[in-house]
Amino acid sequence: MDVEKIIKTKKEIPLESRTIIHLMLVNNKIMEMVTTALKPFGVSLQQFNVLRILRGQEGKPSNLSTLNERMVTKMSNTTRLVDKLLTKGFVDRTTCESNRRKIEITITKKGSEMLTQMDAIMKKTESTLVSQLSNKELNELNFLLNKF
Amino acid sequence: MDVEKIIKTKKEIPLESRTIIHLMLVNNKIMEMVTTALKPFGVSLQQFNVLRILRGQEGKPSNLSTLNERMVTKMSNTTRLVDKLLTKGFVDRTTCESNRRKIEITITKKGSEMLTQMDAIMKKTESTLVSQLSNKELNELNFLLNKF
DNA sequence: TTACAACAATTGTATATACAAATGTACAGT
DNA sequence: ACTGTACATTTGTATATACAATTGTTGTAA
Repeated sequence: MDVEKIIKTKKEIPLESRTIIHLMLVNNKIMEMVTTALKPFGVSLQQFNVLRILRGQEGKPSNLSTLNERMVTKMSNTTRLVDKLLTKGFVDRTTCESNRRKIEITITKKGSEMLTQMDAIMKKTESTLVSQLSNKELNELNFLLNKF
Repeated sequence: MDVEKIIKTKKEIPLESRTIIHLMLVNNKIMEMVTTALKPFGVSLQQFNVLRILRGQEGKPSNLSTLNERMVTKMSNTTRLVDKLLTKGFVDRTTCESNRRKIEITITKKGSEMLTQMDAIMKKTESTLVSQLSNKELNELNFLLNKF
């Protein structure tokens, strides 16, 4: 990924700017590949993330606020995101008995099964994306990203 | 930026997945800061990018396809993106004389002036984002990002 | 008990983006 | 001139996201 070539400039870009642009370009590539990988399942990356969080709960239901905390999205989107998963039959939604303000979300059997399939493809996609980097380099990269 | 803490998992995440997630989180942070920085000007990051490309042309007009090549966006969005800049008075749009299929876009004086102000703020934002990294580390990071 | 603040989720609205289809223009071959 | 094809941009539509305002629920202090 040659930044200067991609954005087609002859000018030398300052190192700091170059780094930010570079990160955005890499992220674009990631998004593109991940989105493509998930397309056959009809779920977005965010929806996929919700399903993974729910699975991590091991049966214990999550309310929307909890889901939201672990996601990038804004609260209002989380509601609609869960709507989508609901119509697909991947999650259940019930109001909490002890606190009727809360909504409890759980992953369904169908959701889990689909998630297993998605996992395999996502794993493959991730591997493809980082295939040019050694383990040592991946660790270095994570080390550097920690500084953000 | 501690990935495990942010996504609140105790489980060890495989290195490859962790790297992808890490990159997405860093990108989120970048987006958030950049969006905030541009908000006072009423332009989106994409609109800002278009303005920068146009300035790079030094008076020579760009058509939509050219703009599009240098951007991440899809063609259909580029049209609407330029619409927005047009209503703000930051760009001019005329049909090309020699090839009436083409649309020529140029940055206006007002657009240039605003862009100068945006540049300063963006520069500051970028510096803040990478403030924890030395020049050597920035170079290392760019080197690793090249492998995507 | 009433009033009020805090909480949890939802809805409305504007904007952004992806993808496909449609419009208008140029040009090459017949 | 006529036809078809490629080109350049635009429009339609569905979905995604941000932000603000709203609804409904709970706990608490007067």
